[in-house]
Parts: sequence; structure tokens; C-alpha cells
Amino acid sequence: MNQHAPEPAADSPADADTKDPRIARREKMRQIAALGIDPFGSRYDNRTMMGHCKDLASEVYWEKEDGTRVELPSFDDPDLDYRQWKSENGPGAEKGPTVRVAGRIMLSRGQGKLIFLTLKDWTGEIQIFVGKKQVGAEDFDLAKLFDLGDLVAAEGRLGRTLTGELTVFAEKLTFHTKMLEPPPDKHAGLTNQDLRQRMRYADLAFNEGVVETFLDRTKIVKSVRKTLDSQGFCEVEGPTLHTVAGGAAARPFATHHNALDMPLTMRIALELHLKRLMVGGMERVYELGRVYRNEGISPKHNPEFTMLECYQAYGDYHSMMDLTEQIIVEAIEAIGGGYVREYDGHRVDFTPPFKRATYAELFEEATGVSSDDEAAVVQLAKQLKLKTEDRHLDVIRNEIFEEKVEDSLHGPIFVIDYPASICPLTKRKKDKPEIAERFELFVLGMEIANAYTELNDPDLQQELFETQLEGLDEEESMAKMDNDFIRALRYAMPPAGGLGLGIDRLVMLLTGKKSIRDIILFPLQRPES
RNA sequence: GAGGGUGUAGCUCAGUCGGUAGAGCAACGGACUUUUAAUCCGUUGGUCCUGGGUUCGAGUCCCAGCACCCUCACCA
Repeated sequence: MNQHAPEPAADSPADADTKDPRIARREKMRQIAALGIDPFGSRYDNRTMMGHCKDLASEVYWEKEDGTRVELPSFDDPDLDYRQWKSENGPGAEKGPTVRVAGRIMLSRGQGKLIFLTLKDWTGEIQIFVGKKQVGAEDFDLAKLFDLGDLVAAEGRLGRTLTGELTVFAEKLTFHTKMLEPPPDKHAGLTNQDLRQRMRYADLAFNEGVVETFLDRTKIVKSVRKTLDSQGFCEVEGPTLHTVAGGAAARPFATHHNALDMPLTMRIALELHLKRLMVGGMERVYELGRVYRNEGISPKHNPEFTMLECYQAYGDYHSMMDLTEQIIVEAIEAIGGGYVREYDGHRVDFTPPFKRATYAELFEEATGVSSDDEAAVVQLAKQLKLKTEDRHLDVIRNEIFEEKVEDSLHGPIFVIDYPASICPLTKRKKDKPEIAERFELFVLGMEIANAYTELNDPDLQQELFETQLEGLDEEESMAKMDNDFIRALRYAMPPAGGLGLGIDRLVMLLTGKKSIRDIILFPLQRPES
């Protein structure tokens, strides 16, 4: 023991306190400082990332006394006895590259003058062998002050233990940062949903697969950008503070600008500003950003979430369908794992091309009623106990569709050609004005993407907005007339295809997470009491 | 917003009929130089979510509140 460490007094009242994990950690921090080591550490260069150590495993070999080099046996073989193999190939010595690893202590197995540590960085985990004889008394005394969760580093030779585990045989230890809070259960981790979200740092640090999920999210988002960039789209940043929140049917968050003494709302969609840019001649634009909707919270809804919207001048909804498929397929390729994926116990096959079916076909298939047969549709609605009085037939039809068809759409499937009256921002088919050129992409009943051949007739657009706003009082009104947008359309927006894609839902699907709160780093929560 | 569930040690969880608080891990002391959630011996640790009520007595029953989870609604 070093001379700076205090002698614990046998009957000291402080003795009971050191049984409090937090106090014990601070006491060890004090002892580390007493060794002349900064308990909050400093720079550590030339690290070998732990994921890379796995690649370096092939460089570990056995050198016989006569200098001949022997490949190590396969450690995948469960019957392998490495100790026996060594004696059969001995005398000799295991050789391997020297590495410098730094990370968090996840597990510690002390065994007298020997300590095994499991260290973790964001690329993986690796075992560290700390022997008193190998690291020296000074470093070994330091290692005895390590706690689970501390950040430390080890430099040493990469090799195999008797059980074959890839291990860094430490020659030098470095202390980096003391964790002053006690860690969660070393096996179960932090399972309390509330705490996982409230203390995402602990969730990331101690729960298996959490970092990987969020790294996958980043890969997906990067891939989406890459796909769009490769197709000549230009990423832009629209305002998040709007004077009129438009582009979607949702209630906005209200806020206020002090200097201008002006009410503002947070954006609920990206659409109307991107279209203004198309009027200005930016022919392929997209924004991948946060929108805010003042609505209920559920496993599929967070008040702020990430949307992709993109617009292609001189395209239509079919152009967008091909693009959507490409975006998703390339995102899957970016995170790996193949086109066939598991979600909530279901098998989903994203092998392109995705199935395409019209709204009317699916309606008839699921209900046995032709969507054109008005009387039958109304009768069906009554059967389903849906409100029919004073409602447009398309609205009734769509309620039936949502109830009977959407939830059962396994997908991925593009539902195309919607009834026009429920799509106010959509261009209608030339030969069938009652049908809108629109698709929605469904997977397991979830709406992932929504695209239109965009409406660019300013007068018709205004009329449709007004119809949409009719009968809504101030409180209920989810959209307000955006006169500047109508004026923009009068400056001529090219015919275009437009796409909206819910990034969070795509990430949920591709990472297999059932709750949006598992793929948003910091979902909204009430403050801690 | 409606309905259901959960809340107990730092973490993960038991707690029977209402009888005065338990385990594993972590922590603390000890043994151990090839462990794998190491093992073994010993020790400590509680605002039973909060506030009322019923009762001789409440972690347990009742009421109210708070937080989280699930289902539904709004929404994507």
C-alpha cells in the first residue's frame, strides 16, 4: 500500500460511510489524487479502438524457442484446450501487437494479485489482464482503486488467455476519469424506462446495443442525404419559426418574439418554404430537419421529430416513388443486415421493387365493397358505426380505409391514387379529376412516406385552403391561410413531385425498435420532481 | 384527454391473509496470478413515490396527487 493512503481506523464512524457507494468512490478519488494522479485525466494519444483489436487478433501468433512461427489454433472450437495446445507446441511464447485501449470499466474480476477488467469504448469491448508482477506494484495499487464505470486505459500486448479470450496484457495503466455515481446492475443494466430516457448518458454507457442503435440512426440519416445528393438534390435550411404554421394538419407550438412583440409558431412541416424555393428556381431541394407538433405523445409520436421533405421540379409522384425506394434500400445497405428484416415479430422484405396497389383496389380487396359504389360505402360505414351525416363521401370512404385497410397493410407497399378531396395539396389526374396523384408507403400499418404530384395552380390552391379552413373555429383550426405562399405560386412553381418521409419511423423499422423513445436521444419528458 | 398497469436499498426485483423490511448485483473487510455476470467467508445499506384516511397496527386496504409504461383518441 502506498504511504499516502490513510490507515482506516478500526472503529471510525467514517467506516460506515465508506459503505455508501458514493462516498466510497469519492474516497478512492481522493486516494488516486494522493498518488499524484489527476482523477479526471488528460489526453491519451495513439489509441487502438477496441473494434480494431478484434481485427488485430489474427496478428497474434506463437513463437517457438527456435524462432519458428506457429499460427494459433481456432478459438471458435469449444473443445480447444489452449493450455494443452501450448504445452504441445512449447517451449515458446505468444506474441502479438502492442495496443493502447481506453474506455469504461464494465466488469471487474479480481483474483488476488491479478485483476481482469472488461473495458468498453464505442466500438466494442475487450478484456484487460492486470497482473501485479506484469504492471508493477505501483500500477497494481492504482488498479485496486478502480471502480466499475471509471474511465481508464491500458497499454500492452494483445494476446489470448488460457480460455482463449482476446485480451490486452497490461504493461502500463492510465487513470482517466472517476465515476462518482454508482453504476446500474452490471448484468441487467438500467431497465427503468423513465431513467433510461432521463439519464440517456447512463443508458448509452451501460446498456447493451444503445450506442449501436443511435450510430445506426446516424448512418441512416447520412445515407438518406447521400442518396438525395447523388440524385442532384440540394439540402437547404428553412425557418423553424413561422408566423403561419402550414403544410400539415397539426397544432403548432406557440412562442413569442420579444423585441418584435410578435406571436410565432414552431414549424409543423417543411413543405411551404421548400416550394417557395422551387418557384425561385431551386429545382431539386430537400430539408431533413426537426418539426414540432403540439399533439399527443405515444410510442410512435414525439412532439419534435425528424422529417425529410424533398421536391423535384418537372417530376411527379412516380418519380418520388422510385426515389423513396432508393432512399430506403440504400439506408438498409448503409446499416447492413439484409433486405429481409424482423420487426415486432414480423418479417418484412424490403427487396425492391416494393409492391404498388391503388387505393380503390385495396379498398375493395379488404371490404368486398367497390369504393365507387356510394350506397354500399355508406352502408358499410354505418355497419362500422362511423359517422356518415353531413360528411363528404371521400371522408367516409377514408375512415373505412383507415380502419379496415391501413392497419393490415404488411408492406412495404405503395398505396397510390387517393380520393382527391382528402388531398388538398395534390394535383388531380387529368383523366380522372376525382383521383389525386398521391402515394403513401406503408409498412406494418405504419405510414412511412407520403408523396404527391404537387399542386401548382395558385387559384385552386387558395380555394382548397379556404375549403379546408371552413367551419373550423380559431381553436380547432390547424392550418391557416398562408397568403405569401399563394402569392409565391402565382410567380409560377414548376410541376413537381414532392415527398415527405418520417425519419424516426424509418429508423424504428430498420433498427427494430418498437418505441420512438428508443431512437430519439432525448425524447420529451416532464421535469424530474 | 380516457382506460389499465407500475412505483420497495445505488441497480434489478421478491414481499403470502394487514402483524413492523428481503434476495441478487454494487459497496465495505478478508482469501485467491488465467477469470468470463469469477468464486468463497463476513459486514453495511430503506422518505416502501407524495399527502391524507381506515385500523391497536398499513409496503399491503381506501381516497387524492405525481411520474413512468401500455391501449385508445388527436397526429405522422
